[in-house]
Amino acid sequence: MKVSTRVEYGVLALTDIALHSENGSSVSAIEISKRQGISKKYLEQILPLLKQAGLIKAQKGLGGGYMLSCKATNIKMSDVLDALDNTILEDIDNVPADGQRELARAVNEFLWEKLNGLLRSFTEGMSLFEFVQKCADRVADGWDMYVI
Amino acid sequence: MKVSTRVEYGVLALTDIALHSENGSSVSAIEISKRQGISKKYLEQILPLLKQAGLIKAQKGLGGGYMLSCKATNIKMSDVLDALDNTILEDIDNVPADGQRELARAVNEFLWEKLNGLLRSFTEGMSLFEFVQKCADRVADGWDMYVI
DNA sequence: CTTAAAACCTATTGACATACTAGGAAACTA
DNA sequence: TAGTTTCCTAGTATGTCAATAGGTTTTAAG
Repeated sequence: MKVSTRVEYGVLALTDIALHSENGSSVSAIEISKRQGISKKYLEQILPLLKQAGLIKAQKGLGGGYMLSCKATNIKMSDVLDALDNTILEDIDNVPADGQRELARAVNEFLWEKLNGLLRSFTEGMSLFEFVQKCADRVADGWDMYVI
Repeated sequence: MKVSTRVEYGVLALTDIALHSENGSSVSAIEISKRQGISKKYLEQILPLLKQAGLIKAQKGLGGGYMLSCKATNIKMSDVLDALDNTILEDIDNVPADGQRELARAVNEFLWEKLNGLLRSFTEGMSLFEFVQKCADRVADGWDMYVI
């Protein structure tokens, strides 16, 4: 499955924020940049997407940074992907029901919509909390997520 | 889910071939073009991908065209997608296990590989025959597929 | 009040893929 | 031999990606 670095880095950054914001502290772009090996300038372009979607909030100035704007249990992974790329979980253009192109509509219904549905239901069924928890197990770092 | 027209048209064309090749007859690019409303010239670029993957065979000259090169029950939908775009069912670049970037590897494992796995297992589990059958029900056209 | 740090905003750029169009060559059949 | 079909290659316009760059604004700390 093709995923752009924008989406890839966005998920990674959000996960990093969730993992590293202890008791309400914020995580700066440069911290994420260093930890995850992503260009800070590029990150500064990606993080606003998550902010605009209401998933994180930002604090300017010294000591500022980003933090989750709500509990990780209330964020669905589908929300995250939608925030970063509104086509990734979206059905392809629906073929108009004009009597013509019946086969195209059938293919759409029995293949593309099904595949899309798989992606959407999987990501809707998983919260950021659940996801970060799994990642944290693997990373085995200390973590004190802004939680539950 | 973002799908290129190349993939979209390719699936549509193969389905059209399966539906319209009666008892071993072939289907020409221009027939598909007219029935499905796809540029013939563009189709001529797409169909060779299916041929190269061994899914269809071609016959040049008058009365020629394309036909399935094996039974539709023996073609998996995953084969079709792979033939048209080798990234669509492929995992994203694996993050090297260098001790660094543990989080990136975890995200890969718990999100991208899972999503990819969903797409792959669904399409591997569905034969072209099954798929065309569903479409044919909807289209309700006469059909005599090269079958079973 | 000054300073440094942080987010924010906008522009630009090179690379790449897509989605075709076009023109003809080769093969085959009647 | 003629006409039909696939096949091959090239070109092109468009858009998106993946950054890089330079600066502005906000804010907290000293």
